[in-house]
Amino acid sequence: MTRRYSPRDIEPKWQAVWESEGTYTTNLNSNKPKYIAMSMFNYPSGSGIHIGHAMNYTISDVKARFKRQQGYESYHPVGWDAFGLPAENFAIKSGVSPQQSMAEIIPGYHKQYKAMGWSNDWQKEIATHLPEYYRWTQSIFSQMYKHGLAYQASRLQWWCSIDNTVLANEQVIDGKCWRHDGPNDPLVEKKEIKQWFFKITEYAEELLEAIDDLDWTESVKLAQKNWIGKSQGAEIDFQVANSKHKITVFTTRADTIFGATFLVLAPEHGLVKDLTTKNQKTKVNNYLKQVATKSELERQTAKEKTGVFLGSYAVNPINGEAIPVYIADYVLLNYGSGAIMAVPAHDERDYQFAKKYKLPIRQVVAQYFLGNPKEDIATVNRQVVDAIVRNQKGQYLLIKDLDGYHFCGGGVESTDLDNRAAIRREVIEETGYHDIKSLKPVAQQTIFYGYRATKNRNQRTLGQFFEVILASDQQIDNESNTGKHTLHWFNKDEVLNKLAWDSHVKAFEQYLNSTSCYSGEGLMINSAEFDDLTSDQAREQIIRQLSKQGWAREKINYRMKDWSVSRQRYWGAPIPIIYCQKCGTVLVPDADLPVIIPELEDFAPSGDGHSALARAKDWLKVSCPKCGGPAERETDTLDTYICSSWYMLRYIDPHNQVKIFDTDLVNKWLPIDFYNGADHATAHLLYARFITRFFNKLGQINHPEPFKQMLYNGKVTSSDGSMFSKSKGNGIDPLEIINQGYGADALRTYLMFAAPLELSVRWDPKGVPGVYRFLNRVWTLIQAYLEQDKHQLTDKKLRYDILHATNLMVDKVSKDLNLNQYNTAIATMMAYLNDLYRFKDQEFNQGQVWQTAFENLIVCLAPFAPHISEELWHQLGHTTSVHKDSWPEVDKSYLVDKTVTIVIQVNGKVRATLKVKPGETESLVIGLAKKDNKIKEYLAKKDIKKTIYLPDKLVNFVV
RNA sequence: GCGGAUGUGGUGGAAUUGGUAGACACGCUAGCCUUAGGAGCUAGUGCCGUUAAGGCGUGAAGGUUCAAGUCCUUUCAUCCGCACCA
Repeated sequence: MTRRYSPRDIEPKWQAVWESEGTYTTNLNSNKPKYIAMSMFNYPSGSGIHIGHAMNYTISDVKARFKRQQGYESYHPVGWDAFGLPAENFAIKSGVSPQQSMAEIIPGYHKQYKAMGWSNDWQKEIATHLPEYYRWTQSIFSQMYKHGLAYQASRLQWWCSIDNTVLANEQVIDGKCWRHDGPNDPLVEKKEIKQWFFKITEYAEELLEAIDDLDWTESVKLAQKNWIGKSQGAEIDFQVANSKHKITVFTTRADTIFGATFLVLAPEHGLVKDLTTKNQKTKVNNYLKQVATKSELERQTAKEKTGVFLGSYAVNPINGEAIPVYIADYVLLNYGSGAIMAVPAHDERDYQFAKKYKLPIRQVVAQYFLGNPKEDIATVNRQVVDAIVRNQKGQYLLIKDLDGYHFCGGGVESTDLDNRAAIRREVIEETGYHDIKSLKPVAQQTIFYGYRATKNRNQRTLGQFFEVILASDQQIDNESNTGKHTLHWFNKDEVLNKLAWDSHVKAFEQYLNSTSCYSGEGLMINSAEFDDLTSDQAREQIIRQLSKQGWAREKINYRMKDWSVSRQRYWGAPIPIIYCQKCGTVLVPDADLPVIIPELEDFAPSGDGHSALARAKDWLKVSCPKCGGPAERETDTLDTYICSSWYMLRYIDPHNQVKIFDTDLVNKWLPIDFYNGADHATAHLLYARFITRFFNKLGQINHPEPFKQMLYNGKVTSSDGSMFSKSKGNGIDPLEIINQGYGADALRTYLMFAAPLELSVRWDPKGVPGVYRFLNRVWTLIQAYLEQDKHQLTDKKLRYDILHATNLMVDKVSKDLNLNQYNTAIATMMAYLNDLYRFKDQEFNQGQVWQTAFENLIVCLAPFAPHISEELWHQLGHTTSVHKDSWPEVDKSYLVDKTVTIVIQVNGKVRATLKVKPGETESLVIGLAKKDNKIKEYLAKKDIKKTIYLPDKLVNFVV
């Protein structure tokens, strides 16, 4: 009677054995090569693990197991990110302290983690809410403070009105709190609050530079680059006319300074009051009021630019021109200097503003088109005018000549009064249409550089387009009558297809879109001595010249802001600061750490912007560590992101009572070899990099980066593609799947098989049963094997075929595991199992070859399905665990194919295949191919023009 | 708006350097078997074509090539990130 596959029996059995034998306990001082794989920190909530956890932690578990089997000292750590709002909010509601609820919740997680078969080292478990941990979180604050990287400032900050706390920029998602981003949740507000910051901006440059070398999912690297948001430019000072004030603007386009026709300040800018003239005072105050009532989001999504003139003028340092100063809410106080020079010709936002308030628009960069200039031929500058002529039917007039279709127009002659006169003359000369209703310049000037055969010279042509609207089709004698060119009317849509010249296409597009704003690079015009330079040359030279005169400085700006770390909440690590009436702000001495969170009855924030800690009078009142006088503790706690920004370091030395961690141990184990998660592309990962770099600078870690490889895996979504959520109640409980009898092995293997790890997985209720079937087939086949007679294989060919398939499988699975392609690794094992079922029908016995085949399968399966693998491994006669040092070497001699399939194509289409030994000669293979019956038909009565031959692969006859 | 990614059967997804498209599963169809189960086994399954011969097929349209899912150009759709960043 064969045994049946019963996960219910074998899974708990092996979990108990592993625990009692310490199979997954890591020796941090081992001489073996180290490997550490982990997934992002878990926040323990009352509802236990969900399917997303099952996904995340299985990914790193498979990696850790694979490496452990390969002989590495592999470490798969475990811990709890236990501080945070859900536990506190629960405490406010129920009166159960967070300390107590964590003590109840975490043991439940232990059971669930073990039921999933994750190979965690429980002896090194950590939890951030325990004083032995948060003591060191507090010490990070102290270190930051001592090194001038922690400072206190009163600043406008995002404020969540549900949690009554400030938020870091990284915790605001689509204008809402990261914990309250549902459709009915309120937008975050801005509040001015005195709070603590970490100077992460001081590390902006190195955090940015190091990104390129990281072996991380590209989208995360990109998100971090965008988040840091470096932009290189200059600060330029504009003297305010008749005033001692200067306005400093930040710009990345100093080259466009001749096109600056006004300045704009953010409404909150410090100079607004001083620069407002008496006449404008009422208007300005009204505008300021109006801005104040708008929410941040309203401001950002406003379709129309609004603003108001302050009455003052500023002097452009490049040319002494006085230009008006405006305030407008499209300029943000907290980026750059909170003020801009507006160049409406080359910035979309400035353009909209200028249009609305009828401010001048001056083009200074011309789009540049390069034709085919001839070398060693003189270049002549020309001004050309072209006309987009429209008749009353809305048709457009094109000229056709040797060059193809283009608008009419020509060079400006010395006899022309101006460009307008020139275009009028050209239109009449070339087309004879003289009844012109209106004529106005449109689109921006462009520069075309190239050879003109008719004049035998290179021309640098500055082109201006005009819209010419005809009042009637009255026509006089013109050049088209001489046969020089022909005239054609087209509809709007046809024109773009007909036009032969790029510069005309661009101009017509601009004309149709009625934008005259070009923000790219080009050649300088209207810029005095900088004319004719390219815009990037001009940018450099203008900054250099203004710098010499003291009006400008090169400047790099980052979008990223300093990290706000104060939270007005109870359930977090208290900030180790004391306020003394005499000494001011005093750091709690290291010897007095940790500052323990006092036990309270009521956890609600005090409502005045302070946490519940403000009511713990006994705790609050302390004597000053410096002078011994009366003092009070800081009542804010640290952002929980600080706890999770250094936990990977504590994993290496979790029980150290003396130091935050042992430097030698951390140097040995860092960087984390493999890290994965489906969230926190910017916030957590940036913070962890920042803190690691900080310790690196202090000389406490010799690696600047914490995570060597980072995989940003997909999420598990419901079968319709939407997110699982508690509110919908459509979640999948991993334990329920296990307890239904499918077991953790089938669940784990399904999750890893369903899709590439980077993609999100749609939950398929048939998926786990499908994989269960596979495991069951493995089980059944091995039970059958164990009942066979004990003797060796006699069939030589079968012997090779089995070992060939086995080694190919191990080779592929090893490669796929290294490349994180788990889904194809599992597919390879399934295909191999199908092969074994076929081989079984030829000859089946308990000999060495079959034993090898099954052992290799079990070893490869073990990272995914650890329980069934361990059970079968022992049934195959082993007495030690499959999960250590078991990974086989591939025998390369068995990877060779005994026959290869040659594809025979005629004209690139597959018509037949041919089986030959590898390494056959070209002539023999082509000879065989020509003899193939089917191929004969295709080649009959045809000349073979060409034969393509690829050794051991393909023959293609071209006829 | 900007940036990025992805489009392959009924479904999830395979496919080194361009070289047999659809591996492996799910589902479906037919049959077998039985201690009737959430089973197991066998065969089939891209589309059109009665079988066959053949033709068509990787979001769409062009192109390069003996040969294109893969390279180039244009375009459409979906998802993600940032979003007035000067």
